[in-house]
Amino acid sequence: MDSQSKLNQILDAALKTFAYYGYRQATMEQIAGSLGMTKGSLYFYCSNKEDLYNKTVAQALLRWQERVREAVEKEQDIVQKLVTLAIKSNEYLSEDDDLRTIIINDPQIQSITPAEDRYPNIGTASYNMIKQILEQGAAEKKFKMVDFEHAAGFLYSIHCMFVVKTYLKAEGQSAQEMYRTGIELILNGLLAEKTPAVIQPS
Amino acid sequence: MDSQSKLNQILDAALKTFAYYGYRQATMEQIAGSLGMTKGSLYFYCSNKEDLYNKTVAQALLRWQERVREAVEKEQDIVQKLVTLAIKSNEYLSEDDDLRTIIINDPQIQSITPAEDRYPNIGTASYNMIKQILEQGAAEKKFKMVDFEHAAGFLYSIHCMFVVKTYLKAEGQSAQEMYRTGIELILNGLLAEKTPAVIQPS
Amino acid sequence: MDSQSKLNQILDAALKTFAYYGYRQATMEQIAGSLGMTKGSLYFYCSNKEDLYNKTVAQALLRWQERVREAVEKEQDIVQKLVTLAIKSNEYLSEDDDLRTIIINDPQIQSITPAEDRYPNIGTASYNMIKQILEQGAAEKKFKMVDFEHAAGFLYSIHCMFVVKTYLKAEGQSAQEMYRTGIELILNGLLAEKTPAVIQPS
Amino acid sequence: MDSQSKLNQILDAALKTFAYYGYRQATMEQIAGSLGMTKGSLYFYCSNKEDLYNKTVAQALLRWQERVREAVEKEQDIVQKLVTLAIKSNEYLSEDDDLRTIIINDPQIQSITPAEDRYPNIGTASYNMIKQILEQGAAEKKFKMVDFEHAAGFLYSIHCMFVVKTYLKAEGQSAQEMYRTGIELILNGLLAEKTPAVIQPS
DNA sequence: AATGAATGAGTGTTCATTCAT
DNA sequence: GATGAATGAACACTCATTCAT
Repeated sequence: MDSQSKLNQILDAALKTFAYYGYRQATMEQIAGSLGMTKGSLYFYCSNKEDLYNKTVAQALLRWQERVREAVEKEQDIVQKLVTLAIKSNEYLSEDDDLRTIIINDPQIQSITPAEDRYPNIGTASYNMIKQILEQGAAEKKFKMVDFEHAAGFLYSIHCMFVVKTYLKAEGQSAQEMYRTGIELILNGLLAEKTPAVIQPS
Repeated sequence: MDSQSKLNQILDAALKTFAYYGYRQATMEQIAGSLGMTKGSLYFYCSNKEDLYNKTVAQALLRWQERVREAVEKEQDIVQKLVTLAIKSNEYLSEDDDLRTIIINDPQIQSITPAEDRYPNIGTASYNMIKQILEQGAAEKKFKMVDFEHAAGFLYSIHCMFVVKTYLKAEGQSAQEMYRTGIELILNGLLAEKTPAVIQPS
Repeated sequence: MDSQSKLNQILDAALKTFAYYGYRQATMEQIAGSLGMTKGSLYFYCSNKEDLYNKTVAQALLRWQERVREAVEKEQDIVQKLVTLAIKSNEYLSEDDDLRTIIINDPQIQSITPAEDRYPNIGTASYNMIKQILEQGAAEKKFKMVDFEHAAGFLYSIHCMFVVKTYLKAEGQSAQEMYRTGIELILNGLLAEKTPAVIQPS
Repeated sequence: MDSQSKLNQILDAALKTFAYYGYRQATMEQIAGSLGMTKGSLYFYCSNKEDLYNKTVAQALLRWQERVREAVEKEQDIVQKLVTLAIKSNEYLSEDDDLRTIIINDPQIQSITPAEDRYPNIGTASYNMIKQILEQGAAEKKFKMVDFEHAAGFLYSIHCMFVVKTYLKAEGQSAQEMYRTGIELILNGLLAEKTPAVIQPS
């Protein structure tokens, strides 16, 4: 097995341990033990506990993004791509128990303003995914011409806000419904022609 | 100031620290420091960190119960007393950020079965509050005669389940609405005459 | 040096410190310091102070047993083996100052009934050594046929009692003499033929 | 009750606690608790734990001395006074379990040379008691004229040595017998006329 | 790459001591 | 005289981190 896939294995194990015990309560020995390693060996793959935590969270955030990207790519229609991006981004956390638990215990992971963002590349990638869809939609004349950067930033901020409302403020399903409604409104505002978008309940 | 009110002060400060840092990350020195004391002095009021935590949580749970009791006592009508008990019990946590945070991080505090209950007297007191209302309602011929103990146990279990759904499973407002609907059903089942109860949205 | 011999080194140092300062007064830092280690490192070899103490005492008790066994093995005659076992078991403590001091300060180490024995394997091993000698002696027709288990238990109990009398109750040499006399009586009772045993003063 | 007798009560309780737990393990709170006091109050009667320990031991040593003095005073004959002084001094410790335990755990209490003596007045008083008897015996022409100071110092040293042999080195009864024999020898050396002294076994 | 061993900073806990009341 | 409360130094124990092999 190459070093990279070994690292991935480690990050998977670390995610479970951090989710179950929290950052402080989790020990390097527990994580190493769950992998059949000794704690000294972990330091070959990370420089310290905080670094391991950050790598772990980053991997989980990337997986989140990847799942969204896959779902988006399955869609043909650019409008449906945007809808899927919005919905899947929000729903994903309800499936990933470990990541959700970690975010609940460390809410700053999910920061709205990129300035405070501890995982800036990940936020940026999401932002770029949105921007590309907007640009492509505009190129296809499906979307109005807007300031793509401002619009993408706006949509990303809304996404973050509703993750917080849904999972941290415990507003749950009603927040998700509010999110869908809001996305619908924005989508209608975006569409070049007045064929209103409809989001199918999942 | 007497020793009791000093203890209350300590528990207030400990609640904030435990909520903010979590049990493990919170140190006795932090808690003492936020009170202008030294950590050694804390041990005059508790026997160890876990004991301090339990006392802290117990006080917060009692405050929850007290707020419910006050709201119930303001109501004249026995039916409204039961409605208020149910609604206020569920809503309170959305106001008490510290206790909510603690319960999210330590869900077993809110245990449904009394057997695992770490704060048994508190659960019992809630159960008794419900039972008394049922008995008084029956005495006033407002409620049907039922097995008061079973009914009180049933209502208390439902309360616990919906606290979990609302705040821990992050189902939020929709869980609260489900709870209200359910309480309405149960209330209608309880009422001696078929004048259906209506819960006003808060 | 392997880990085992390092542990033995640690137990040797700990024995001296525990003997000199007593269990409570001895600190992990003193023990570590006398070995040129830091106290944290000690915890690699023991799980806590009490465990270190028990390991230390157990090693010292085993050394006692080993010395007795060596002395016994040097003897050819089975009768002299039993005599040597009895005498050497009792005398050894007067040579091992550290262990004697520890037993004086913690008399329960030397418990007569195996039930309360904190080092049960060690007591059992002594008991077995006695029993084997009795059995061999009987096989050689030197000793009478007796219930070997009862007889071994009886002799082990007497040994314990006289350790207490000699070193704990401070009856010293007179207790040792009483012990020798008693052993002589028992031995005469054991011998198949009536050639009375004589114990040479050491 | 006056302050003095309250102090005596405290020292009695402290003796038991120190004997049972040892100096370090005994806490001021235990001692206070066994008297129905709080630990703060103890500091009215002593300046710190070590001072309390010293006062406690001093009282016990004085009681030892007192018992010896009483026994001596009951004797009419000056020779018997000296014999009684010697024997009773040595035997007393076998009766006073608490003091014996404390001396075993803290052997320096019983120091032979007055220079290291932590309780100098007590050693001096014993020395003086011996000297007075020697002087009176000489005045009565029962004892030879000797250098009373040297002789008293010699006898006191021998007494100390045999306390150590009897109770600390665990030589027990045989040491006591050796002591009696030695005392007899010395006494014969002291007696003016050659009527050999005989010590009755107690 | 991996590990056994060592380290030291951090934290919970105890307890002698102090002091205002 | 007595006490409740506070203090701080001391100590057991944990664990992230380092490093020689």
